[in-house]
Amino acid sequence: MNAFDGTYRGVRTCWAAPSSPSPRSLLAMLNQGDNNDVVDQINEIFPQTNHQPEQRSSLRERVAARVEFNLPPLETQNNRPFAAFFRNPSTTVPSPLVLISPGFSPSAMLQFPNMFIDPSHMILPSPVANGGPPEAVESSGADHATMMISNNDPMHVALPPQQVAAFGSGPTVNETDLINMEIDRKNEDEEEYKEDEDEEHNIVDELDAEPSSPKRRKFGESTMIGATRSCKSQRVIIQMETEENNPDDGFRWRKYGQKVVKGNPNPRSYYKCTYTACDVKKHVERGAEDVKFLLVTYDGIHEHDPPAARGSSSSGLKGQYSSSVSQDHNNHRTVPPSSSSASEALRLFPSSLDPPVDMTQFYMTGLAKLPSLPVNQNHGLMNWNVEPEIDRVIPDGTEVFKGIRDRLNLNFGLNL
DNA sequence: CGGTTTTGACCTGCGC
DNA sequence: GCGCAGGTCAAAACCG
Repeated sequence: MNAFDGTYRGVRTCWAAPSSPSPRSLLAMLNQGDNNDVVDQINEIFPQTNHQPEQRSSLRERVAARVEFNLPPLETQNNRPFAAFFRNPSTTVPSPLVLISPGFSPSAMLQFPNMFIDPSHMILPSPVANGGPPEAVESSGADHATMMISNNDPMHVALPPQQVAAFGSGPTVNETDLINMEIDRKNEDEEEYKEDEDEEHNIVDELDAEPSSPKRRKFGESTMIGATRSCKSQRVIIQMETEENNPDDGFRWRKYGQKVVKGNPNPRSYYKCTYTACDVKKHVERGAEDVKFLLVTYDGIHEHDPPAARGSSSSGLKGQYSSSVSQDHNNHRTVPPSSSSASEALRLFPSSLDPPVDMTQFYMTGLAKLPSLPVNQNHGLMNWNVEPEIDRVIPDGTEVFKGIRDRLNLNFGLNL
């Protein structure tokens, strides 16, 4: 089982909806500002299976409104084991956590995590009426990767025991509730969070604080050499339920260390990307209490395409990667690397426009998954052997996602 | 044989 | 300054 590819599978399957309006027509509506119609259409294509009780507008809903995509409802049961990762009071998460809807492609976001990490483009930090901590969008589904993105910004976020309880072992959080996280705001007691844009601006402002600020010094300035601590400028944390110890994410990794860390009897494994000159690292550990859950933390951004499928003779990447694929000797891969998001994107959009540049440079690998946002049926196992013929499903995806990209740029300032 | 994994040692940052 | 903890190195073992 591969959580990443399972999500991706769902995307493709849903775009194959037989009676769906064409992506082009949806894009046309977007361009005409016919957002409600688009949302209606999308809701029609991707009916929500989990009826949600009405409650105050959540961040998910607000984001959905902005993107004009109906984000899938969020389930939280599977977040419970997350407490195992944080139950140690000394364990801190160095920035606001963002749990991304399963419709987003983890592999794509790992390749371009700055889509959501760049503080100036931060989608998520959003206010709580009582001036509490920012929101986090929580998301998970059975056999899904749940994703947190951290930019190691200076707002040091810790999960104190009571918050851990709320986060993990307490009553199931309502899907549209917030996961409260305590921000270390020692020196900013009087700061009030405003709603929506104001709030986002505040956060950006904080991030622009002078580098000497203690908040900023906390992370990212370490420059260890030798046994160095990596520059944690871009960090993506993914929780997934999987039996694999090193699930395929489209990239190739070499294990270079293993360590038992405090608070978790399960060892943490350290991996480096095997791509030449790529300095992206990740470490993987299982939950302290529930070993079913795997916590994968990525440091850095892949500034290259994922490797081509093994045995592929058309890859321009040949020679860039070492010849073998990182593999777990105890947990064999179940999904071929052809699931890599970039290669998939290139396959997905054989547009007649013939983009003159590698579409991955347009972050298409990430946006390629955006249409899956409304999807809530991509839970569980997806069978690689029932892959739909995507080339016929999305005849003109390039324009669609260009439109989406423009929309994201317009609404969020995402410069993709 | 080449690449990966294993594993103990080492290095550095941080808290006390 | 010391000890702890996290992260990395590097040689040996392992694997296909």
